[in-house]
Amino acid sequence: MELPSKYNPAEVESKWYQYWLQHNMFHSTPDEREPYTIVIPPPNVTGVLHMGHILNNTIQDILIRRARMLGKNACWVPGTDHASIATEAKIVEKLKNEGIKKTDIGREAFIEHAWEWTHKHGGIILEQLKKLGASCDWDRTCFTMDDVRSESVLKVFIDLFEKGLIYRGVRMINWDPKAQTALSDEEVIYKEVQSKLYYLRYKVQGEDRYATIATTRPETILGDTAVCINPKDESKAWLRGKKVLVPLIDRPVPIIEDEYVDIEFGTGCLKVTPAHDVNDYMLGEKYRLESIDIFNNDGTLNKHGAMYAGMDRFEVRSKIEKDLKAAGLLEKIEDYTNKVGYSERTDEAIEPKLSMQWFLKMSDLAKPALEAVEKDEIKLIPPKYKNTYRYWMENVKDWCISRQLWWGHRIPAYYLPEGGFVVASTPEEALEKANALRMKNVCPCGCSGLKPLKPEDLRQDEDCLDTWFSSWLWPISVFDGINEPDNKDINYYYPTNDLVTAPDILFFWVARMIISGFEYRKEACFKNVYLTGIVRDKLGRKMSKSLGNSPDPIELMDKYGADGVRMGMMLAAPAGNDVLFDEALCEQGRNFNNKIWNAYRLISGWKVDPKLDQPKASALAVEWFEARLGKTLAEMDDLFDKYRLSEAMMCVYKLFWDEFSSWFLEIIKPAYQQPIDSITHKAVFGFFEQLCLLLHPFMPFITEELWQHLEQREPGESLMLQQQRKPTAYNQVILDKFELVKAVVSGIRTIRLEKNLPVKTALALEIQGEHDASFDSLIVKMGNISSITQVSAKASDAASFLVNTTEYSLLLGALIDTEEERKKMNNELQYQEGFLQSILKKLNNPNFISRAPEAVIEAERKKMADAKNKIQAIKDSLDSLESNK
RNA sequence: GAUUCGUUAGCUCAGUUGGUUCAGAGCACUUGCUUGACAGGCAAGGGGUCGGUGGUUCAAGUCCACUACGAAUCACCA
Repeated sequence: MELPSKYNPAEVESKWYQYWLQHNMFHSTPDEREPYTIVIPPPNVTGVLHMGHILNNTIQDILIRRARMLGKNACWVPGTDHASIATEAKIVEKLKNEGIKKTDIGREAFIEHAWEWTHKHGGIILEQLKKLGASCDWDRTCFTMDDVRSESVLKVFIDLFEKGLIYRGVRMINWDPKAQTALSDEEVIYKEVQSKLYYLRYKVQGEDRYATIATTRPETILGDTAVCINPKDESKAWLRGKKVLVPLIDRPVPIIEDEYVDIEFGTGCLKVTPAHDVNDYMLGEKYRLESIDIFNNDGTLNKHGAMYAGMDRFEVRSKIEKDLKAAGLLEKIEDYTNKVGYSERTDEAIEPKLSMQWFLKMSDLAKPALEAVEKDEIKLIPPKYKNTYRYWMENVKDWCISRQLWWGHRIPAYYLPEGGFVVASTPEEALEKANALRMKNVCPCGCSGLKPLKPEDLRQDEDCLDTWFSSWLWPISVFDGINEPDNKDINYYYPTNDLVTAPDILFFWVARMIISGFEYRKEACFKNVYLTGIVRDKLGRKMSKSLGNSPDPIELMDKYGADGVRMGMMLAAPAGNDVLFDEALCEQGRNFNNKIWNAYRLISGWKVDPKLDQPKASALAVEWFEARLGKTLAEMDDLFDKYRLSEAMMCVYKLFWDEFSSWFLEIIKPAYQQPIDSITHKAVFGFFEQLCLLLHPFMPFITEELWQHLEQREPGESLMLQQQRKPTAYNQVILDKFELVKAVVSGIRTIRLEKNLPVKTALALEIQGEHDASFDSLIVKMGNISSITQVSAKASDAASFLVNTTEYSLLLGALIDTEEERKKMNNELQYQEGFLQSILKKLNNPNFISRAPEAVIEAERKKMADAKNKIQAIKDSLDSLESNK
């Protein structure tokens, strides 16, 4: 059957993915083999595939497929995460378009909408991963809000609460007025913005003097409860003990003194708004100042905003500027650059706000997690992230885990009518605990008249938990290790081996997973964390919707094949560096597929003649390629150990293209329409199979297709289940000798090109100097050489080149251009003499002779001798040119 | 502002404990190639003072100091 000259991936890829699925080949169950486990970084359940996912999942698939081929029981657990804020925002938006307000329909109906949305859009991204070839164990697909995971989250919450690690309290938190929820510190991104510094005049109470303060947020003056100066600032001494009036509303506030105030900055006079600034909050605590919250949850001003009540905070800023100016209380405005926090999810400016939230105490939990990374029990790749990790862990702050959202795990805290609360996994249990709690402090005889509570008397906390509070359990919860801590799966698959993720969630997710791993399994949750770069375009810009510089991965796969895209991605992806993605790389991937395809077309067309003897050249080539394969095997093993996947791929890329196709196949290729001997034929098919094995983790589809072509396979057989050869010793001597052959053939080709000699014209080769004739059959075939003769003097009509110290000459007869030859040789002579001089300089240096190690000196002496030999050889050649003039 | 990392060919990157002809790879580029695997190809080439300055050393892309530029993380003064 004739194969097309161009490889068409579309049909092949879906065929084999179906085949793998049908035979359940991705599925893993515990057995006696060594496990190899990866848990997927769960993408947003309603998300779609982007280039970052391609990078991340290609790497995971390479690792998992390789592990499988190394005989391990490989298990890659897929799943998605509920992405509380992002998903809730989408649903709110959708409902808004239908004219429905979240608050009108209530919690239950809203959650129903959310589930509906999740079922409709959820899992699209997992289907897209299948197109990429991801060999996940789909039977194990998890969702952070499915029953097992939800139960795990609640269990952990209750456990940590009972250990006293979770507490509830009023703190200054990051408020997102758009999503209307609290955020953790990690979810705030500080951006530099051009803003203004307003100089405002506060009248001193009872005097006709003013204190001038500088602020970037004039709208917050309505929440001022003090003005602070530095006690060392003599120029402000006159303000001590006085009161000033907040502009426009003339509310008197005290002057306080604290060294926190920078005398040099602004006016050296700071307005204090404890409810809306983290630093002011600390001052407020210290001096027991009143705290006036002037904002509603949506960022508009409340009744404390006086005449601005109901207006948005940014509107108020421009309005109040005008009003202050009109009142003569605005001294000046300066341009000013400062950093403002924005919500990672909604990009809304964060409002620091005092609020009652749930927190997890981190400092003790962080200790084993820090130690594990410090001691390389968990390795970060590349290791530069260790520093970053250490710094965060050593300065870790308590984690605000409550979110004012509905889509997520509802906090299992239940409030009693008379105050206080209990934490319990079900309302029934909560009722029991609540009753026990209120009875504890009263006389057991019932004389207090307290009646037991009814279920409706308890009110469950309205808030839900941060999404990361469920994903931090992921490596445990996907194996149900929280609910069933001693089950077969968790005991077998945990700890997992490698985690592949982006460095921007090192703290959000990776660090917290490590923490929960130690808390709940007393063991690291993975051994290695491979941190990928961020995918950027070829100009180094982040891929974004607004720039429109992100290609659609699905279209890319349609265009270049999944194998081509996988390879394109890996070509650009050394570990730890940002990935500058260029579609041209996918083209390179596709071209490589085509190369593989055509190599197969070539060998598959050969007819075998069992009576034919194996040519000498073929026998040598087989012996050489066997060694060459062994070398690559060892190299790839080493590169995989170091997680240098791009280099490992390049290694096998060059093996296939340069060594196998350009050298091996060209040597053994029979003349047109001639048959091949059976020994060589068998060897080339064996090699091709080995190459498929090595290439498979990178390009699973084309390799499976060709492997199935190599011979008749049984149903259910697959390349992906074959075992990779273990690296063994290989013949280095033949590799070195073959490199010399290549150099000779290359030299012949260069002369042919220079002299315009067609490849078809056979040439006679003469050799002066050391030469191993056992490889001559290769030189004859690859250089189209008619005869090889060892001579003592170079012929006058020959063009020559040097390989090491041996001179190879092609007899050209009348075609020789003596003048040109002489010029070439003189250039070479000059170079060699210069080189010799540099070596002599070293050897004549007494310091070098006395201080350098013997081996180094010996090497220099060898170089000197070689250079001298070469110089002599060139001089001899020049002489022979002269004598034949 | 602090800390960390980086700067090597036109581009993206390797380069281990300082020492072999060590200055490398892929892509891009140049030249030649029409029958027989593949032009999505074959063959052969050109291309870098290793960011800069100084130091240590017999010897520096590699170690040290300073400096310029870039990136990341953290912290921020209103």
